[in-house]
Amino acid sequence: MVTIQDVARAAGVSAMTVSHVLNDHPHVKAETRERVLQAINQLDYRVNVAARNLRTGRTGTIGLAVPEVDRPYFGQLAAEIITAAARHNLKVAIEQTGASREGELDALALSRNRLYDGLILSTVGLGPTDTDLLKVDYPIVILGERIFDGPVDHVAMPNVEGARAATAHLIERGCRRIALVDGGAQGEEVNVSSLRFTGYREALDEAGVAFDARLVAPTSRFTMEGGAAAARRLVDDGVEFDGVFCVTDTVAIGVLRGLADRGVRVPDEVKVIGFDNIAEGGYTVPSLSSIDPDHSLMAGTAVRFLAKRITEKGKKREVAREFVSRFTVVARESTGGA
Amino acid sequence: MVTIQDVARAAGVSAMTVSHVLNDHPHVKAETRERVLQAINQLDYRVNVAARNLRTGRTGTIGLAVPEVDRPYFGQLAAEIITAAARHNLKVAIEQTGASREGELDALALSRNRLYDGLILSTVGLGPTDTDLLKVDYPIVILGERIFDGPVDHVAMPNVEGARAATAHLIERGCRRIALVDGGAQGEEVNVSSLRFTGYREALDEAGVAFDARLVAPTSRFTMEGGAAAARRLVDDGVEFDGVFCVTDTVAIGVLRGLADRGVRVPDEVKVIGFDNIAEGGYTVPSLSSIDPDHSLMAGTAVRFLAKRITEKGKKREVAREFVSRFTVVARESTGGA
DNA sequence: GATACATGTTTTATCGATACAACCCCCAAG
DNA sequence: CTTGGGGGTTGTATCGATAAAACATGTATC
Repeated sequence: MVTIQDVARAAGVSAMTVSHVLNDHPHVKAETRERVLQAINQLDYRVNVAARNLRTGRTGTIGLAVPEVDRPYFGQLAAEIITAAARHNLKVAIEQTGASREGELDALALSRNRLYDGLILSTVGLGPTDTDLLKVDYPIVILGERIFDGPVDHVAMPNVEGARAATAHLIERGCRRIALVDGGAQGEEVNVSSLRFTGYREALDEAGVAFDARLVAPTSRFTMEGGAAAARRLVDDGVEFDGVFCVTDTVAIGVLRGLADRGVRVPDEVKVIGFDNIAEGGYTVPSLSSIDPDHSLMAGTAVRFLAKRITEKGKKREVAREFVSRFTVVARESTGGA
Repeated sequence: MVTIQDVARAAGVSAMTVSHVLNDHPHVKAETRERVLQAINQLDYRVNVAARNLRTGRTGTIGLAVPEVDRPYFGQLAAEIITAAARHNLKVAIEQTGASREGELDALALSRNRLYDGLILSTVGLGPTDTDLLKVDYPIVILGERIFDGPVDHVAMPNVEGARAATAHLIERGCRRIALVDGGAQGEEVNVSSLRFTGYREALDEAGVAFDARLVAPTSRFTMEGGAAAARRLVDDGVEFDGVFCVTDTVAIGVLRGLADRGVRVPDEVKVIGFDNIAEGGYTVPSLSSIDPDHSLMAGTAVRFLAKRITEKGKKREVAREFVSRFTVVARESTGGA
């Protein structure tokens, strides 16, 4: 294991000078820098990150806590975040919370271990009642729905507006009996499901279309299987419907499958729209209309917020920043095409 | 920042005793342990991971280098690896190599920075000529195809055998003009594409079906778009075919889409099979037949190999281990169902 | 009573880098 | 000639934990 001392000896300078070269400090003669760099190459020296971390108090790694990376939406989000973090010279370690409140609390506890310089938490289980838990003196950015007026930065999707636009899109295309396949919005909890439900209701009201509770098909989790089961159930129950707004694209892919299982033709008999605009949606048969919340913008913003908090660390506690992404409606075959 | 010293003072013991408690060492009186734990809770003490790392030379984190986490196959693999690593108390940091040789070399270089205790490299760009690069004194496990008789552990897919079984499955279902949509296998390079091409050829030969180069449709990268374009091209070129073996499921989803674009009915006119058995395959319309290489087993094995190397560090260089996963043929609608 | 040994606990040195402040040298300004 | 200041370089202390070994204390064995 070659250390900074070895390099110093080889180059005939002190360890500090080597450190200066490593960190691009000014006040190092060009000739000296050259000599040091040469020694570094010759010895194949690598900084010991642990030692640097100990001294500087930074780790250069941020945590990203998502329910599961194998859900396309989160996979795509993770990819964007890793890319964005690289621009700030940050590595990303991924935690899977399993979409549970406990998992998310674990991720929070973990970060307080100072393993990471900061945490991006894509929350689904935490609610407004948990805001206290976020009052830690530790850089955190919440990614996803808007949790109340929490004490932390957050980057949110335009959940209500997007859902409204999706529903309005179906209405525009002639649908009047629009089913909602959601994640089972319970009571007043504020989460992705309830927010998108709100948007759905608003669009119906605006268009003067009556809300029918029988058209709401909950799925326990945001999975393809849940979507497929919900769609089959809707058909089997004999409820008439000519459109479906799905809480996520993953669910929507399941819904397309469930409708196919029952021989329902999309978009002729029923039109379908999702939310998230995951890449797969462009290749389903029929291709899936969706709401595109601009992942790349969200990921970039979340990382920027976090990076800012990290460098500002120790300074006075600034007011929490909030960013709501923009969105576009992507019309594909499942609602009759563009 | 509360340190181990603070805890020691509060509990009236030495720092070492606190350390012993933290690391579950024996030889600590129950009563003392209790007192220490109480102090830890009271002060809300957290170990400083950087300090521990520096002293022990371990980081508790492994690197996982994959082309892109937003490709379903790699997302699902990453999820399995994170889960498996958790069983060994290891965290996982993800690097994206962009499916390029340079990216993979970067990932290798990075790990030598000692940022991670070891690296799982899901390689696509490195070839047999690069085995020298892997001769580092650093725990590495290659995940994916078999790179020659490299000097490192690897966990491989049953590429040739799986491809042969997939092709044989199509033949069994009556196909005689079987197209291959692959990643553009060039020359003698050993990679996923060339290995699966070999399996395809073997199956044809075994069944006495003539190979026709016009049925091979290369795609530049393993994407849905590539698959869709290849399928459209095959149809447009007027080459007759009644089956398609796709190098990966992601490509296969694109192929299904491309065939739909040209009004070709699956499985009636053309049967399609992929490789990897990603979750989405169960929900496409028609659902996708595939080769299931048992991701979970592969991920578990890769992590176990790596963990072993990590704990064995410093001991004599053992011979490289190799594991080839088993596989099953999953027959779904795209080849006529189960 | 001496020896060996297991259980508990502490002392000391150290992992490898960097913050901080001191230092030297040289030149410009007064 | 003295003072001041910036470029260039270095010595020292330190980040917080743990390895290793020493040090107690008890207690079983002959």
